[in-house]
Parts: sequence; C-alpha cells; structure tokens
Amino acid sequence: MTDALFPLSAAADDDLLKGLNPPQREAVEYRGPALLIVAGAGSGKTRVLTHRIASLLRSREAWPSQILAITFTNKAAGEMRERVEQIVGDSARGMWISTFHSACVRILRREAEQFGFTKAFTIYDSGDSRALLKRLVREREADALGLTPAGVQSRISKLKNELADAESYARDANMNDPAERKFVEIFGDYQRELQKANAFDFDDLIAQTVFLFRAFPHVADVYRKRFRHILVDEYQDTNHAQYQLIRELTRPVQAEAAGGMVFEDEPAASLTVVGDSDQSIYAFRGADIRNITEFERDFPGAKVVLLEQNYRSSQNILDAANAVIRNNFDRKDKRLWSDQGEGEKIVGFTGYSQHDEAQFVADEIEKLRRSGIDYQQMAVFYRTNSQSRALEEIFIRAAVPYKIMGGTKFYDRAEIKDALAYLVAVANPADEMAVRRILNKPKRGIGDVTETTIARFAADNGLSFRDALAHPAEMGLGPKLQKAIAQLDEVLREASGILFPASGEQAPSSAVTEGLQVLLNKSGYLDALRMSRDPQDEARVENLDELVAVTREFARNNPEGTIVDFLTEVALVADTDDLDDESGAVSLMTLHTAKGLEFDAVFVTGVEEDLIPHRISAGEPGGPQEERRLFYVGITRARKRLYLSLAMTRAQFGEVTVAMPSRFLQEIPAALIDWKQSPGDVNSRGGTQSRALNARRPGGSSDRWGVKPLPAGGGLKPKSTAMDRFPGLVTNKVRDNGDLELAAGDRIRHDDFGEGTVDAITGEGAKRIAHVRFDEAGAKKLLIKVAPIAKL
DNA sequence: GTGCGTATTCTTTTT
DNA sequence: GAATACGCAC
Repeated sequence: MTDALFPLSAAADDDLLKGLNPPQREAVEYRGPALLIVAGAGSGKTRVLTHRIASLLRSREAWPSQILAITFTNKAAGEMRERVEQIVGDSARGMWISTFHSACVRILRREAEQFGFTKAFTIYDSGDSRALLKRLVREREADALGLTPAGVQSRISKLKNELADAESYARDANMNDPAERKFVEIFGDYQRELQKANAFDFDDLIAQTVFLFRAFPHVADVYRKRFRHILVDEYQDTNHAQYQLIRELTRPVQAEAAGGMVFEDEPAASLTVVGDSDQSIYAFRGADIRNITEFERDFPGAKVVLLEQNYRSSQNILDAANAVIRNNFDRKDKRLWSDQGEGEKIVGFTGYSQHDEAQFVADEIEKLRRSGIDYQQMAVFYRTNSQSRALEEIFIRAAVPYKIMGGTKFYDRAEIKDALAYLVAVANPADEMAVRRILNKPKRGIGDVTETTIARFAADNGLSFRDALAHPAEMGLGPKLQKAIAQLDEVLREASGILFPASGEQAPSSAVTEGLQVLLNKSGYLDALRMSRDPQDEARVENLDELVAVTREFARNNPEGTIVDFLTEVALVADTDDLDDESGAVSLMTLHTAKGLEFDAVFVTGVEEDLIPHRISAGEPGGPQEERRLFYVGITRARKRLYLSLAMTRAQFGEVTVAMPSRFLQEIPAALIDWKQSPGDVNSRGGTQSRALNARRPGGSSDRWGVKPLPAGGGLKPKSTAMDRFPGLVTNKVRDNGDLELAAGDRIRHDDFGEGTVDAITGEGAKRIAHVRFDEAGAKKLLIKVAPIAKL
C-alpha cells in the first residue's frame, strides 16, 4: 500500500493536525522507513503518537492489525489505546498496543510448541526466580564462594538483557575462578529448571522471543509480514534485548526463490521511535541510552523530529528543570520552553524529620485543595518505596485521602501468591515451584523431609513432581501423610476438571472463579485462615475475597478468557489501581513510577544526598547522572505548582541519621525557589548576622539556596561546588555541639531565632531534639547536635 | 515438624 | 523497623 493509492484525505488531515505545532505535524505526517521523535518532557508526544497511528489508519495506509505499538507500562498502553479509539473508533481493535513483555508473551504463547514449551507456560516474577535461585545456590553450596541469590539473580538478568546465555557467557568467562565457574553452573541449572518447569522469567520473555526469531526465520517472517508499522514509546529505556527484538521485526522479509536466489519480498516495516535521552532512568536495568543516541547510525536515512515546546508546565518549573539537567555533560543541548507564563514560584521546605516534612506536605495539600485543586490532581514523589510510610502515617492523621501507586503490590502478598500457585499448579503442572509452594499450605504436616521424599520418588519413577502426588501409598510414608497428599491431589484434580473439561472444550471464563474457589475451600486454605487467631489473617481472607472478585471481573471483561490468560494478566499487570480511578485521592509514588504522568501540583520529597542521588548510585558509572535525570523527570511532571522538600534527619534501618540537602538543589537558580524553610533556617550557622525567620533580609533567606544563573556564555570557570557554598552542610563537617546537655526549662540562644526556653527534649544521643519556644520566632524543634545554639 | 525467640541483614528504582 | 534466618524446645 502506498500513499499514491490512498492519499490522505483533506478531512482527515485537518482533523488530526488541528492544534499541532509544525514539528508535531511533521511527526504525524512523515512517511519513511525510520522516524525518531525526540520529545522533551510535556511536549505532547502521546498526542503525536496517537495521531500518527490514527493518520495511518484513516488514510488506509495500514490496517489495524498491521500496527504494533510498544509502550513501557501497561498503564501507558491502556491510555494510548483509549486515545486512539477516541479518534478512530472501533477499528482500533485489532492493533497490538502493549508493553514489550505482553507482546512477547503473546508471540511466545503462539509459538511455544516450536521449542519445547507449552502454551500454558508460567511467567516467573522476580520473587519466583529468586526463590528458585535460592534453592540452587544452596544445593550447589555457592554461598561459600560469596554468591548470593540476589547477586546471581541480578547478574543473570543483566546477561539476559544482553542476550547472553550460560554457554556464551562461559566462553568468555574466566573459568579458573571457582566463583565464576560456580556462577556458570548455577546459570545453566537455572535455565534448565525454567525449561523443565515450562516457565519463563521476565527477561526470558524478551530474550527467548529474539532467539525464537533467529532460530526460526520462517516464524519471524510471519510477524515481519504482519507488522508493517512499529512504534516504540520511551525508546530511551529499551535495553539491548529489546533493541534487537525491534531490529528482528524490522528486517525486510526475504523469500528464497527456486534457484537459490534471494530477493526482497517485502520491505522492512516502518519504525517510529519516541524518546528523550534526558528521561532515561532505567540504565540500572540494562536500558541503553545509545539506542537513542545512535539511532541515526543504526537506521540510515532516518528522519529526526525535535519537539521542544512544552505544553505542560509553567516557565518557572521548566527553568528549574533546564537548570538541573544541563549539569549532565555529554547530552545534546535541548531547552524546553513554554508560552504559559512564569507561573508560581517553586516552594521549598526543610523539615526536622521526615514526619515534619510529611506534615508540611499534608498542610500544603489541604491549602491547595481549598484553593480549588482536586486531590487527584496532586502527587507526592519519593525516591524509595520505604519513604512512603512516613507520608502515610501523617496523611492518615491529617485525613488526606491518598492512594499508593506501585509499591507493595497486591500480588506480592503471601496469601495471593499462594492462591495463584494453586492455580498455576493446575494450569501448568510442570511448574514444580508452584506445586512445592502449596505442598504444605495450609499446614499438612509435610516438611522438608517429605518434600524430598516426593521429589526422589518422582525422579526414580520418571514422573513429574505433580504426578508423583497421585501415588502417596508407594513412597513409604505414614498414613497421615499419605492421606494429606491424596487429598491435595484430589483437590488439584477437581479444579483441573473445572478448568480443563474432559470434553476437550474450552472452559468458560467463569471457570477461573469456580476453580479458584474450589482450590481455596477444599484445600482447607481458607478454613485455616478463618480459624486462626492472628488478626492479620482476617485481612488475608479479605484479600483472597478480593482476588476472587478480580477473577469475576476478568471473566466479565474477557468472555473468552482462559486460566492461562488470567495468569498472564496477573503476572504482567503489576498494580491494581489504574487510571480510571476517580476516587479523588492524592497519588503517592516513586519517581520512577511517575514517568509519563502529570499533575497540577507535584511534591518531590526527600531531596537529600544519599537519597537523590541515592547512595548506591554514587559509585556506579553514570549513576549520579541518571539520578539527575530522575530528579528532572520528577520536576517536569508538574503543571502549575512544584514543591521540593527535604528533612534534616531521616530514620532508616530503624536508626535516625542526619541528612544533607541534595546537590541538585543548588543547581536550581535561587530566584525560582521560595523557601518556606530553607536548610539554612534549620541548622546552619549561616551568615554573619542574626536572621530570625520573621525578620528575613530583603530577598529572603533563600538567596543562599540555589546557584545564581551561570554567567552568559557558559564560562570556563569551574562551577561552584557544594563544598564552596554550604560549608558544614553538604560535607560531613557538620557543626558539632558534642555532648551539650539540655533539659526542659533551660534558656538557650540560637544564631537565627534568638533566645528561647526549652520545653522538652526528645530523641537520644546524637539525635536528640530540643523543642524550644523562642521569644520572637515561636515554637521550633532543633537537632541539638548540629543546631547553632548555645546554653545561656 | 512446628513454633517461638533471638540475631542479622537489609533497601534503589520495575516489566 | 521489618522481614528473614537460625537455634532450640516441644
């Protein structure tokens, strides 16, 4: 199909291009083998992408089934599908809009039989694969060589993202190193176990699809012919395996003629990728920024379109974002701009503790709410999931409605994993891990010894672990154990009858619910929880009810859905809360989760050294730069209001530590931030003059915070560093009052707040906090160790 | 085999 | 501070 046969109709043209700026139009209209859209934050890339798809469909250049659109998250996929449907209606149906992982699962399920798997293969999440590796590490006594399950897991994951397998790795590895040899053994074991269990881990989903395409070109050709237009979103976050997958799919289809002559049957599919190297935040997971920077080399003749106009944020927010990101060297200069006006200043706040910080956030959220911003238009970001707890505690007390995106997932709960393991045991009996997991849940008196006995019996008789359960009498076990095993076997059998009817017909989608209920009830799992006196078990029963409700919902949405479809959805769709949630709650999430979203008001919390940039990233090459991009992503989510907050002390490991302001804060020009309470207000001795909060110098106390714009022309002068600017703050050389003893009733003098009376002392040792009522500045909490105070 | 108490380690980010 | 690991008693 060509443009000549199906020219764009004028009507379609108008409609789809209306309101787009020139580069956006170009990105929608360009036709050619390869297109790279460099889309800055908030530059309307989703709009461009959806309109491009719609334009292909409207002009009849492509059938829906010829389009493959890849997004990074399921949420983004859902959103894109919805938006395309809004434009082109039902014809959006046949398109593949999904994540890399879902698309690969679809392909693998179709082709599984080609290479020794069945359609019902299980998908191991990271917890599953860690459990498996734990066993292998123990069996091989690899811990003696310093190998841990987590370490092995991450190495294997990295290797798979590079499309390496145990054999290819072994070729280049130093096999004289015993630890290295052991690792190779375990890698090999792990892969064999997966194969035996008819299972793929997350990384396999991509890598095995690539291997499949390479090993079976005729299979690959089917997909090459089918997908004529491939669009990849968040291209900067693709890893090598994903990149190779795209390459495989965009090869021209070659057909071999009778005489052995090769000619091109069909040209390569057209490829559109959208990305922003400034928003690459998944290098830790193997994302290779070069995939985007070297796009033009890899796809000669590629068209590049730059989208730099931002339609999301006010100029102040963009200025801050630009100022931060330009500190990353080795990037193409790119400046976001907006015509929406300056907007409000960014608000800064420093709390004494993470609770103090959380209280500030809660207070501001209430203020915003009163000013007319809905809760669902506000979001709070943090670097690590553990930071959400302090926020939750305060939000609950302050009655701020909130929802946590991602984080501890519903499907990570033990009872849910148990229930799913029951379903897996039925759907994919080869999955030994699943069967082992449920073997003694609820307690049946089957421990390690019995488990091993069963495994040995299975091996001796050439049975699978699951099938061995049908022969309890032959294992030399006691009558009690025999009965327990027979009963488990019976329950699995019954559920199997429901989910896979003997008639050979496909079970109705309602069978999933029915099967799950049978498994939970007749196995005694639910009874055991109900009888328990542990109050947590009550919640577990409720969670299981919830899971049953999920299966009903699934059956409703997928009338043709099978148990395998259900398990796929559960394995790949991480969070339960989706975007159609109109619950009117503030969203809490990590900075990573925040990518691709936007809110009227955004709070970036914990802007501290060791958090952002995270301590662990400091030693890794490119780590601090990636952290800066992460911070940049957080900032650019905000439409109207941006808050940056931190705490001077933070509890982690159950211990309170002193926190330092993040180096990124000083990269933001001072004029952009209005500090409600700057780090200097909290514990720095600061300037030479007394400076009570209510007696600020003109311009506020904030001008020590943030760097003035660099002199025009860049200048070769080295940039000021944290050390110059914040003596005693960003270094470890904090003022130390040593063992200054204070007690309630004492009078003290504070460099900034003047004189006051101590009300109370809380905390211990170096983390003692004085609650002080100042004569002028009012009530304050001070960290005794570092506060600029003296006893009178 | 199970249950309980104590010791130890741990936390980056996700499909 | 929490989740897991290990040791010991029943």
